[in-house]
Amino acid sequence: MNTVQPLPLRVRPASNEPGYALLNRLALRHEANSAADLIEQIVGVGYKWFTEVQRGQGLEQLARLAGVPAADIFRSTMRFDKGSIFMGDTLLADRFMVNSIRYGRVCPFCLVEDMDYRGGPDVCRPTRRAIWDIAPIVSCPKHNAVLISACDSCHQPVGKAWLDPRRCPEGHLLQATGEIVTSGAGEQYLLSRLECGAAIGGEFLDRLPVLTAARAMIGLGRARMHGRDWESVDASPAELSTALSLGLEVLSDWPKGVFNLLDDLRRDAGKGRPGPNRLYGKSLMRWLQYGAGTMLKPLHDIVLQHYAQSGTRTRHSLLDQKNIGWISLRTLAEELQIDRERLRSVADDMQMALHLDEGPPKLSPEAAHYMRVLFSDVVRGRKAAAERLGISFLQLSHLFKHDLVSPIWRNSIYYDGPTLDKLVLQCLEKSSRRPLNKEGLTPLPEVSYLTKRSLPTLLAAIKAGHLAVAGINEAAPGLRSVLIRIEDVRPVVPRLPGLRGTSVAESLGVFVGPQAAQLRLGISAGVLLRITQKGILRAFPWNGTRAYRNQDLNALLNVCRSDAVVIQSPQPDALSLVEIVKRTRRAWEHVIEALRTQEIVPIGLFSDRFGLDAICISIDSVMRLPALPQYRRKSSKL
DNA sequence: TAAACCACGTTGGAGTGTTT
DNA sequence: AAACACTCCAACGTGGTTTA
Repeated sequence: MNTVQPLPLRVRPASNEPGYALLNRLALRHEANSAADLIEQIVGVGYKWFTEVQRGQGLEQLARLAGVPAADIFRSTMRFDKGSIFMGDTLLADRFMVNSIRYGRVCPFCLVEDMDYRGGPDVCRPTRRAIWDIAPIVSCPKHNAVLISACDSCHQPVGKAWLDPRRCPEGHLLQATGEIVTSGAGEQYLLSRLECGAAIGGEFLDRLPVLTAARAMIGLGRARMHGRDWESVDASPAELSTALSLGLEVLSDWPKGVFNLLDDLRRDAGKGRPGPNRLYGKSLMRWLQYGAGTMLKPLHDIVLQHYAQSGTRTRHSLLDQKNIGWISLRTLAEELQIDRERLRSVADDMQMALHLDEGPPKLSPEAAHYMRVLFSDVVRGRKAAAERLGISFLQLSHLFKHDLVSPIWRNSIYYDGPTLDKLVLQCLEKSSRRPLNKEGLTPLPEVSYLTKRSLPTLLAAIKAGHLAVAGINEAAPGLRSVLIRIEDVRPVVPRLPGLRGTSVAESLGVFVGPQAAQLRLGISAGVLLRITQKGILRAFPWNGTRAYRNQDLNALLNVCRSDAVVIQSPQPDALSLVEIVKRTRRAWEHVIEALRTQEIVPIGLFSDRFGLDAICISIDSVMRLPALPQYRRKSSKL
């Protein structure tokens, strides 16, 4: 990767072109199917690099490939660096903002002009502009046209990987919408921030990263446009552009502009308890608490100040930072339509923190979210689906692989709660359906981890009636309510190879795999195999691999150790049992047998070794044993 | 949300060395 | 040359976390 050579064909560099776009044009010039192909075939490095360039990494190598100064590419490429977003040296955002990177957009007029005015081969003429990727900028400043974000015919979002920015992969030419939007003062402000860092937006905006400033402008601008309920109004490109400008107007006069806006909002407040939601509208309050507003502490403070001036006193999470979002059991029980006692017992079982200090018992926002997930009809997202089932995120993905769980629609993020529960009910059907004493029983997801059986395997065994459900814990969510007796699992469900967590299995006194046995005995895999084949240690067939019983391992160790004492220093003419067998080429079965009959006796135990490797034996005593026939000649030297 | 990352144990094949 | 003993290592499957 450090030795990339310039590509044979060049493309004419364009100013303000992002790195990935340059790579696309290089791919076009070399008649590759995609930029990734170009990288793969001509440069010979993996596909991964293409996505890195999209994120603004590996730009030096790209510059060397293209024969263009690295600084030019650097200046016009969006770069993701440790959670922050940069363009050149300009900080765009100090946190990751998914909306600012998702798609590429294009101005069709600019692309047409490129065909007429730029040089080089036709295919390479249209170039993307860096500012098209800045989400809050919705129009082309040159043509006053809305940037196109999707193909008009097939509705595919414009992709950054499209080689030709003028056409979608189906071949449709991207059409201008005809909607004319004059770049307003807001967009101009953002552009000037991007291009020369000029500060004309007032002390508040100019200090913010560009994208964060844009969010603040859009939020307050929309409040200025639509009043108290701006969240419910659709945000069209034209509206966003206007909102940016209005937001600039409000925020450039810091903090008076914000005060004026809040005054205006308050004027429309109806009658009722004058909390912040009523005074300023729910939209603004929600935005401040959960959305972009969380990054805007000064704005937050201004609203607090304004609210304090109004002279009203209500409890609102905006004002009362302590216990934000804590919700009482009673409220939650009413909301979820379930019994309060049941809620309490589930909370106890899950060891959720209950807030009991003042007032009625309350749950933290996280716990409340968990409860909502647990008892709602529609579950949003995989993580929530996993919570509902009481299993880990990864265990859920295994259920996906086995088609045991699926969203409501293909590729949807919504899951039907009752359908998820059906999976649990199918398991519980197999039990006596009576809550039992929980002693000695383990929730199903933990059984999966402890016994190293995958969850789908266990579910299949339960459904087929091979594995008995020993009890039900009604207070636990999802599959955690299914209780299993661990000893029942071993004889019924074969162990999966390659699962970690051996030490846990060991502590349970069940079988261990070869690796754990090696560790215990302090020997290599090969030696273990050998003493198994010679019948010194009994191995049990287990899903195609060997497994060993802990008691057998201990018995073997006890035989060999006899009553040897621990020694600290190395002994002359004495080595560990493993080394001796290796160097004297004696058969393991002979040595072990000799130890068993006390024909040879250990000198002691090395304190810093394990198992058979710790047993210290004098070489001479072993040399008296017969050597393996095939090694007779060699071993005579020792 | 998906993919990348890390951690870990198991497996099986490549490679090395020895004897028959 | 074939058989055997042994070591080393990459690939794989799993669980969990982080990142884009």
